[in-house]
Parts: sequence; C-alpha cells; structure tokens
Amino acid sequence: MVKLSGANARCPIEATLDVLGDRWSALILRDAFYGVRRFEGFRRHLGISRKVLSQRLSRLVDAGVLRRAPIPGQAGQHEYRLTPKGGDLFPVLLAMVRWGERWGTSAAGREWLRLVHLDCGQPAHAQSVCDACGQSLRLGRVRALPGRDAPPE
Amino acid sequence: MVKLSGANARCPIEATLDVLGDRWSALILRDAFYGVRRFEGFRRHLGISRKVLSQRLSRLVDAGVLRRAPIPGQAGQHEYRLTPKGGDLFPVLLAMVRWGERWGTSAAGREWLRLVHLDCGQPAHAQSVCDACGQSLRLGRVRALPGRDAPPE
DNA sequence: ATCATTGAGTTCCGATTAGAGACTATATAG
DNA sequence: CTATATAGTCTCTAATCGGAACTCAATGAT
Repeated sequence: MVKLSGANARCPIEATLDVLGDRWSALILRDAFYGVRRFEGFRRHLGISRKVLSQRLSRLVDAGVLRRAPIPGQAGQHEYRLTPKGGDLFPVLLAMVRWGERWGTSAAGREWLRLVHLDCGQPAHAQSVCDACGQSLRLGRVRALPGRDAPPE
Repeated sequence: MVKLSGANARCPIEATLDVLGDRWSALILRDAFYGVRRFEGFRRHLGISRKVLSQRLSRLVDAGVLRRAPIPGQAGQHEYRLTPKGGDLFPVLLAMVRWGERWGTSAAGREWLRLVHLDCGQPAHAQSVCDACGQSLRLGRVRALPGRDAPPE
C-alpha cells in the first residue's frame, strides 16, 4: 500500500499519509485521541475486523506513533498509547474535525462532539495560523516553492 | 472520553475521511493545492493508474471538493478545480506538511517543500490555535465530550 | 477443580478492489 | 491523412478486505 510515486516520493504530506493515509489507521488514531487504549476497545468502537485491527496496530507501532505497553497487574494484557510522535498528529485530527463540522454531509451543523479548550473553557475550534506572524493561513496567501532539498527538475 | 457506540458513524473526522481517508484522494488534493488541474497532470505527477484516477476524481467531484469545468477554447478538454469546500481542506494539508516535516522518516529535517506565507514573507508553518482564545491547542488541554447531537448511550 | 469468559490475536475463505496495460473516442497538429 | 495528446473504459491478475472460526493464556464463576 505504501506506493511512493515518482518525483514527489518524499513530500512531507506523503510521510504523514504513510501513517494517516489509510482509513482504519486514521480512525484508530482518532480513537486513541479519545482515550481508547485496548485492542478490544478499538475493535468494539470501530467495528473493525480483528485481522485488520491487528495489522494496523502493528503498523502504527512500527511507525512509532503508538507504543505497546504491558498493563501492570494485568499479566498478559497490554495497551496501545500515543507516543510523542503520535500525539503530534493532534493538529491534523483537529483540522479534520473542523472541516467535518463545516462540510461533512451528515455532520454539518450538528454538534456530534464537543471539544473544550481547558485553557479558556470555550469550545475548541482549531484555526490554522502562521507560526511566524500569527495570522490565519488562507489558501492563496501561501505560495508553495521547491525547498532546499527538493528533487531536481 | 467520548462514548463511541457503533454510531460514531457520523463523527466529523469520519466525514473528512470520506474525502481524505484514501491515500490517492489525499494525494490528488495535495496536487490540486499545488496547482495541478488536468487529468494527465495528476496521472503523470502521481504515477496513478488511469482507472483509479478516473474513479477518484469522480468521487471527489461527487463529494463537492473538486469541480469539473470545461476549458474554454479547448473543446472536449476540462480541468478539475478546487471548490470552496475543497479549498477548506487546506488546513488539514498544512497540518500534514507540518507533521511530515517534523517526523516523516525520510522527510525529517529536510526541506523538500518551502511554503511561504505571502502576508508576512516568512516560511509558513501551520500552528493549530483555539479560535476563541488564540492559544495553541495542545493535546491534553482539549477535552472531548459528547456534543448536543451525539448519539445516545 | 472445572467450566465459561475475556483479551488478543492468527488462520482460512469468498468477495472486493487495486494496478498494469491494452483499447477507445475525440480533437488538434503537421 | 496520419500522428499525437487528452480523457477515459475494459480486462486480467494479484493483493486486500470483512467475517467467521480457531488458538492460547489468564481470570472468574460453580
């Protein structure tokens, strides 16, 4: 499934898609952000088959976004927790929540989920801003250029 | 933790994944943000098979994120352009760029792509902030609760 | 002590989907 | 009139999916 296409093989978006570019992986990570940790938890919440879940969890562990840790006291049992690398996917998920709330066919206008920002107590809606100037990053106000390490041509 | 019954079917993230949850669709949208518009452009740039490209483009058009418009003067030819709904996916892509630059295996530390924020002239790195208080949205500082329209139980 | 249950998988199967490549249809270029 | 480009469709094989059954270890109930 990891098909690296010609020239843009290592575009950072593709690197992210190695982890998030599969529906089940993305949903597993969503559940991980919601606090799900156990195999059976994911399975029940997602309705995913055991085989695919097992495969996806291993892949996410291999990718370093989840960590498989034994549960102390519960011999033989373990849980999957987000690593710092995995936790850093949070902004991507938040941006997805935002879009889904605005545009999702059956989600639009509905409040399925309430995210509360503990620092201000308000409902959290993610906004994408420039980390240099703090202004909102709008499509059309961002120009994509080849970077220093871009492939030639 | 949000109670996820089988009815998490309409979580806003899932709505977004209907569009972005497939690797090819996500890559097509990335290319669209880069300015690619034509069937053959996507095909060459991505190395995708015609069948799958055709299928994905139709799906994205059906989903309302791309629009299939005839090119005036070039009879029989047309292009795929982002709709406002599609353009609103930009923050998701930006968040992916950000993560890929930080964590992507072969992308980490490299500058494959340079995004310039035209409003300040600086390299654009997307940051996810609360639209209410403007503070950065950090995992752990956001609590997920069932919303008004959450499924019962 | 035994039986059933739960957690966490693995294995097998039929059905779906993906990708490679050939084929088609239309329009312009030479 | 032939060649080329665009935008697909069709066919075929290989990979992948979901579902169900099976495994195996650790608890829990009788």
